[in-house]
Amino acid sequence: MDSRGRRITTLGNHRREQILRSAEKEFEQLGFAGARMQRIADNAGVPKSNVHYYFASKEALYDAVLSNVVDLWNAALAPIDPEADPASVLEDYVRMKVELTRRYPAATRIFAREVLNGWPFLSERLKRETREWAEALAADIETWIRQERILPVDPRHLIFVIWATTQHYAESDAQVRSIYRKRRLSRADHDRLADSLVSMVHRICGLEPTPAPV
Amino acid sequence: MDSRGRRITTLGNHRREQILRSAEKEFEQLGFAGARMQRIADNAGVPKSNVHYYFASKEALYDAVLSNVVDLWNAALAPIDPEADPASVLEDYVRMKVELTRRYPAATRIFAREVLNGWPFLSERLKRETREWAEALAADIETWIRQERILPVDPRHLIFVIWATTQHYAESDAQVRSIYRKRRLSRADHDRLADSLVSMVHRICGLEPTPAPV
DNA sequence: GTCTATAAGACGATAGAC
DNA sequence: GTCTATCGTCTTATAGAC
Repeated sequence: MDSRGRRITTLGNHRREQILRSAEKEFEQLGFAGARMQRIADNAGVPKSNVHYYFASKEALYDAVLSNVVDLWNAALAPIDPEADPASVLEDYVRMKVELTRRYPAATRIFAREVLNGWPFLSERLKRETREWAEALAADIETWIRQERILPVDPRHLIFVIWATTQHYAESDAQVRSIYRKRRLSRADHDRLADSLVSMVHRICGLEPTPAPV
Repeated sequence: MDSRGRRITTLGNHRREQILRSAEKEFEQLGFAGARMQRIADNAGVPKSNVHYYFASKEALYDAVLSNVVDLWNAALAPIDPEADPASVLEDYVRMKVELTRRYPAATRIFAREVLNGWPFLSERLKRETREWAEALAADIETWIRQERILPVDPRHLIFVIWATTQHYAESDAQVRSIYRKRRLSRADHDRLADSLVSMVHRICGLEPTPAPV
């Protein structure tokens, strides 16, 4: 970062950003092994050797892409206030996660691929931070249960349900679109997912008044 | 299949099976693009050209592996009886799905990879069957809602929650183990997941009596 | 910084002896 | 059926002119 907080690596560096954007698409669609430096160069509109001028190797290029992805995730993992209302904390988390997968589908899929591969490239730091964040949320959920503010539930499994379902929308894009028979999922589709998921999580925790049958 | 229901392709064909097992591991861990014919041969204990004797090409070998995976999934997608009790139908589905990911983690991960890649190799037939099965279950859920046997819920989102959470256990093996701080997930871990998930699905549908606070 | 040309090696696939 | 040796191609990476 420079003195004004901008990333030095992208400071007015047009070519480098072009290449990074092209690389992100390539890695998202084909993974590290399937990605081709030639295609990344072609789609960025530069000769292949130009890519190597900015990034020493394919691994270095992938690291740069992954680093951007990690930054997004870190920014999103805001600390939780255990004094806050359980219903709002859970709702905020669900909506944040849905919004993240909607706005950054490529990053979500690259992250998913890392996880599926046993995250060989992912830093120990991010692994630790993710785990610590999940443990903090689990501890808060356990406190809420002890205080009888929500129904008893396995905190880790509840977190998995939220995490897995939101991830699923980005990861299994083709499958989801196949079941919906749609070419693209709209903003409204994501809003409905968020509403629906919030409602389901609240019911799991006994936080939603059971609606009277119509 | 022969007259006794065994796969002809594996009828006493030791070498071929050795190679298939080795290939399944390789494709599971590295995907199609990352897999190496040399490693598949080495881990099967045969020279590389022997692999090509049994399977014409890398694609043919991958097709053979994927075909085994597809057989597992098809066998599991049992038709649903809409007259049956919603609680039992949902519980059966959850337990079947958890058991499938527990018993066949490699198949689950290969399938997940296909889905993440937009299933380039997956047959139209399996795509259609999966979609039709999901639509049939969604229709049954809608019927139950109309009959006021369960609370109103988006049927597709409910199916996604079940599907995504169970998949997540197999797909994100490393992540799950990291959060649990375990090297391997035991049978008991999967049983707890199944119990917990059944309970959560039931609460979502209003099928579980809200337990009185202790 | 940008480009052309090419090196160096990995990879899937095959030929042909046994 | 099984194996050794090798082919042709694809891919990453680099050398060196401009």
